[in-house]
This record gives sequence, structure tokens and C-alpha cells, in this order.
Amino acid sequence: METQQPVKSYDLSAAEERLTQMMKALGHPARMQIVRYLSANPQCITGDIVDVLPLAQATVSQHLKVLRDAGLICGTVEGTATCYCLDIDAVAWFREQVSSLFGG
Amino acid sequence: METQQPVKSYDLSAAEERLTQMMKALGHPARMQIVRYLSANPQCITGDIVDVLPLAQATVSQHLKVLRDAGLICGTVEGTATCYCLDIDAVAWFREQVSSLFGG
DNA sequence: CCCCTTTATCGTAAAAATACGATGATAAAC
DNA sequence: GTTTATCATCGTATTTTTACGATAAAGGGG
Repeated sequence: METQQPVKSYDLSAAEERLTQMMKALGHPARMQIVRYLSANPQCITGDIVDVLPLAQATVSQHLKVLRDAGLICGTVEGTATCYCLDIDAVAWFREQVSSLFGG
Repeated sequence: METQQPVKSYDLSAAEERLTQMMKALGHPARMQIVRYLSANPQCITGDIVDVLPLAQATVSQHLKVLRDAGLICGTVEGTATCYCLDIDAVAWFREQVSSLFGG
């Protein structure tokens, strides 16, 4: 008995799928600005990010979740606040993948 | 008289906006597969790409347009077909940007 | 000229992403 | 215990993306 494949498979490796998810996460101006801000301001709080973005708090929180799900950032609860920072390992992995992408 | 700014500006530089558009273009499995295929098979035709993707021809053509608009690929008409290839300058630029991204 | 091949575009239906106010949840301050 | 501060999640409206069939456009082949 063969294992059933999904009807529409894009035939990407696990690494490629993860890379695609990261690309998608970074493919929105708000999230690009968030990672740029986190790069310049390591260890900052949700409210700080809300202050620099022209978006409501709920929307920023949603964008942060997308970046978290992509593994690009991690947030640790600090009392009543949440401290966010770039996941340096994930960022390093992302850069490596891009370097080797397109036959690099 | 001040120049009117858009109501919601994400305060990204032109380069960052271009980078974001490229990320978005690569943030879909079909398009990631297309660039991977083009990387392995330079100079191929639309039909070749249609053959390797689980999508209709119209949909693939649409995805190709997204990659063209992002500047990642370029297509030249060859008789009744269109020959696609990666834009190596754009790809190089993309890699450089990612290398220096996140304080690289 | 009439087909055939190849591809882009159009129109549109369905799905996903985006944005916001309202609400809840948790911890600190008083 | 009450209040305040901070943040995530819920519900939902709007917009965008995705996908497909149908159609048009354009270059050979007969």
C-alpha cells in the first residue's frame, strides 16, 4: 500500500519549505520593518514596535506571530511585557540558504 | 507647500521595498519551485515550467508575471514561445542585500 | 489561407492575508 | 483587592492572492 500524497504537492524539500515560509514572512513591509528595528534594537518590547509602526497594537501582534511562526524571532515574557529579539541561529540559517540558492 | 505623504508609510527605503517585493515573490511554493527549476535549467520555456508544476498554464503564467514584476526573472519571446531565465544581476543584488540584512 | 502551437490576459470564484476594535489574560503597582 | 499596564487572541470586515477556464494574440507549417 502506497502512502497517499497530497493532490497538489510542490515538491519542495523541508528546508525549501521552511525557507519559503521565511521569505513570505519577510515579504510584507510591516514585518520587514520589524526585523530591521529588532536588528538595530535587540531586546525590545512589543510596545516599542507598536510605536514605530503605523498600525494598531492588535495588528502588530499579529505580524509578530507570523515572524514567530516562521522562526525568525522569539519572544520571552518579562512580567507583563514580552521581550522580542531576532533568532540569530535562524537568521544565520536563512542567510546560508539564500547564499546557496539559485546555484550560489 | 509640503509634498503629500501616503497615510500609511512603512518608512522603508527604496532598496528595502524592492527587497520586500522579492521576498514576497519568493514566498510562495510554486514560485520558489520555478526559480529552483530555472537555476537548474537556464533558458527554458514556459511549457517546461508548466510541466513540472501541478498547476494550470494560466496560473503558472500568472506566477511568472509576479517573478518578472519583482525583477527576478526575465522572459524573451522566441517565436511563439517565451524563454525564461533568472536575472543574474538581480539575484546577485538580492543575495548582497540579504547578507547585509539584520546587521550581517 | 487555414490550422496548430505557445503563451499572455481576462473574468471570476474561492481562499488567504490584512487590519482593527473589543475582549481576555497576566503581572506589577498601589 | 483594586487598578493599571502590557500583550495576545477573538470576531469580523475588507482587501489581496490564488487558481482555473475561456479567450485572444502571434508566429510558424501545411
